[in-house]
Amino acid sequence: MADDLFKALADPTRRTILDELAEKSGQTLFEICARLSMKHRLDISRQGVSQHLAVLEAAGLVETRREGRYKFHDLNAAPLRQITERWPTPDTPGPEEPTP
Amino acid sequence: MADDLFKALADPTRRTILDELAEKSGQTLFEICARLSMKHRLDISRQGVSQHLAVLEAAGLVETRREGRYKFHDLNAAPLRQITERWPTPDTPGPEEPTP
DNA sequence: TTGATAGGCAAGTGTGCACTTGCCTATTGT
DNA sequence: ACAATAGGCAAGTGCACACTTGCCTATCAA
Repeated sequence: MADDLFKALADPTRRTILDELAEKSGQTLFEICARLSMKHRLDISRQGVSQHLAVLEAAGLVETRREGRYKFHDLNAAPLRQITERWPTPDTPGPEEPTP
Repeated sequence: MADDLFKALADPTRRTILDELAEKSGQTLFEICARLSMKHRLDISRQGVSQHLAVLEAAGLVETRREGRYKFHDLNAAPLRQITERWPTPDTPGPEEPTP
């Protein structure tokens, strides 16, 4: 469960994908491929990116919706909260209520 | 840099070590070994644990202090904040001031 | 229908890394 | 001094995983 989350975050390419989805929501696979190649000089095959997206989706960090032949990808950063909840710091609130 | 952080979190045994240090601060290598074995049924060699601690220390998640022949390990969860700062959610504050 | 676009499935390869084993150094107690 | 304890270094092994290649399906435009 949390296993998938940390595994997904372990790869630098996947983290870059999260960055891209944070910047522009609802991108397709090809769009992500293009941006990785252009902006980040990452020459990775389309299938490589597809597999990364599958891992991110398994972790709950990416959600997808199909429309016709397009598949749009959206970032969901919510699962990340369980990290700071598991190991709280003096300043980070542990479980519940960030701003009452 | 952030690379080390995510790599450190990627391993389940390392996350368990963080849990243990969160529960009891200032443990020695042998103490951690014992607790992993007893509480978590993890039979891992002492050297294995030592290598894990090195990775955690490289990530800034564990800080150490030497006293005589003992080396005490302390958890430092602060680096984890850069995760939720990098991909903020509606409820998690992004950069700066958690509770002024 | 044909061709182009968007995506998926499956098998193969190479490398990073978790883990072990064996030996070595340093501090403490008797 | 010696033995016991706490830890470190270095080389070897095996497996998980990132990435590619090749082929297949589905939707859209001409």
